Amino acid sequence: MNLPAEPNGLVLNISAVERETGLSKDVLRMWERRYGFPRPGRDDNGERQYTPADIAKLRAIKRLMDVGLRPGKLVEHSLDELNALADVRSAPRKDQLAPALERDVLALLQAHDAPGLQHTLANMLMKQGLQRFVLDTVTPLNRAVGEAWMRGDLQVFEEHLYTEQLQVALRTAVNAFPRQSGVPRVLLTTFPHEQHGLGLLMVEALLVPEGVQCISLGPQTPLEDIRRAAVAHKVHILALSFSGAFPLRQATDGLASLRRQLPPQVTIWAGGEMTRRVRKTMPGIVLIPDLASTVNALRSWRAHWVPQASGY
Amino acid sequence: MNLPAEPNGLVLNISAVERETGLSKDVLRMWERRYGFPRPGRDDNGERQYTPADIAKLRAIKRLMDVGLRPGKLVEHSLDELNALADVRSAPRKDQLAPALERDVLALLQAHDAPGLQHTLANMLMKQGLQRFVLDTVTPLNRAVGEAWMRGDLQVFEEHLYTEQLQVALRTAVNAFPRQSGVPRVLLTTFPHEQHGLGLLMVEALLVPEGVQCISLGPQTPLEDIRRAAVAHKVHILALSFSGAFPLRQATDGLASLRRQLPPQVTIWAGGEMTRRVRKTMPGIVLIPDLASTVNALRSWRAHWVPQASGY
DNA sequence: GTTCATCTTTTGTCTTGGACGATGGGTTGA
DNA sequence: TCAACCCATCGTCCAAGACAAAAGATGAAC
Repeated sequence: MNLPAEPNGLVLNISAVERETGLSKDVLRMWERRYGFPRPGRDDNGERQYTPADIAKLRAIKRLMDVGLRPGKLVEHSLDELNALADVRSAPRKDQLAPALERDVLALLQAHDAPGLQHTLANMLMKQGLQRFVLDTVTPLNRAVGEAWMRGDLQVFEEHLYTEQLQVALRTAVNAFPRQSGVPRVLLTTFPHEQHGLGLLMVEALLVPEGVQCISLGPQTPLEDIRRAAVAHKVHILALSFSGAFPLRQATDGLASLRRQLPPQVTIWAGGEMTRRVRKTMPGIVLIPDLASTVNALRSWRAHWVPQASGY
Repeated sequence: MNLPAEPNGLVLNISAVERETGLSKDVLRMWERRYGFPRPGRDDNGERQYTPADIAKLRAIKRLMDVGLRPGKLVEHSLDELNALADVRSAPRKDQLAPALERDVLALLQAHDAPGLQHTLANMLMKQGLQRFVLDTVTPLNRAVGEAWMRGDLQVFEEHLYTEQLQVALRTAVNAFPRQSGVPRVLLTTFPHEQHGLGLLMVEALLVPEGVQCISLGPQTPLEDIRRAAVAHKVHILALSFSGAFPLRQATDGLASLRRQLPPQVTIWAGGEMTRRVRKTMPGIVLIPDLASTVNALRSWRAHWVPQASGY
């Protein structure tokens, strides 16, 4: 087994790179044409062979693109420079809220201590109560974990473990509340292509203690089905969550379309990081730029609501 | 409703069809070239516009391919013939187990009765216990829901509601078990691009009552991170789930790569619909073609395991 | 008759290079 | 200050050809 064995060690074809980086084959070929990067070797059949170094740099670029940077400016930098860039971007906005807890959780993740993590989360939850836990603990924790991942201090699987354990904790707490048949009925979901469902669970965790009846469809419901579901379930509020990376135009178009097609007595909430990038006010859409506003929006809705016939 | 109705009503571009059917753009174009199906209309820019009828037939074909049939033979049949074919194939393995329950659940979904659905699921779970619930109730229910969706009897959002409520029920039950620090430690996840995480939860629900310590990373962990996580958590077993639609080649390549990179004392389980299409035996990979085999595989592992030093 | 190896057909993926249109940033004008 | 516009950037789609991998069919040996 001491042959030249795998001369290139590990090489990946274009499909594997698409899988590993999330960049489509078309994009990979186009970048090669336009920017000269990546410029993979070729096998006997002329097919591209990417190296692990290519993957690393592509991942770094993808990370930075997800926070708004453009690929054309990024490809010319080295991997080290890209990582430095990521550091710079995450440094400025720091808040002193429970930095000790954040350090603890990051340490637990890096030590791969799943039981310890679960214990810590459950502990904080019981101590603070569900709503405070979400607002004061989970929100800054999410940011800390996200930044640690950007810096490369956390690996993908460590971040996955965090998300999973957090969902377990939140789900357990939400289910502990007695089933409500109350008002309002809220339908929770995201647009197609929006992967992140954690926000939905966090919103549910804020609403359920207020006596709201939440109906969650999970992430990625087609637009037309969101409309149908809102009508079928006769909901009072339709709550949609958008992560920071979601294309602004796609969101506003979709929201406007839903607003047109749904009866006016259905309130539409749009929340999540993306909503901070929205400039124009959208008639008939309530923007919820941060989680704390959710409860306010609920109070406001209740203040103005008058029971109506026809199930609404 | 007897108008030519919506001239463009709903048309999808090739990306949307890829998303909806799981067939790559390349495959869709190649089928059009080779078989003349689908033959979508074109917009002003010459881009393909697929109709909902195209989608329905493509889905029917995809489903039959997932059980081993070849596309060349399928494209020439009508949608009705394809559905008939599917019925024939699914008829043999019919279990008379609770067809009444299946009808009930479908009826609840179509009536959009979320509380009723949740109540029914929780009821069955308490009556049967977690493991029997997963094996005897959830498995056939999933099939029934999937088939109803294929037939168009269920809308997307109704299927989403089912998945969500089922996850709530399973998650609640799994969490009710005391935290185990036991042996074996099992790492659960899926490959990138594998959307379906429900299988992971079902496996977890089967293993936790056996005293297994499950560490779930949720779906879509990059290959390299799966390897790192298995090592970091010093797991005895790595369990991977693949839906029927998952590309066979990608799965076998990935599994072989993991097998090469992980120490031999780490057992690798590959489960899910896809594994039924696997022909060649893969050395060092335990195939788990159905959920019931999971418990057997665990028993077998325990029978052969001898405690070792170095944490394994 | 069964099993294994080889050949053929089928099917999926990769290739190139061109084109269009959506998105974002910047500038101009009200 | 805000909206409308323009331009550069960037992603997706198209066509047709080539080849490789998988599945099925054939034939030979046991």
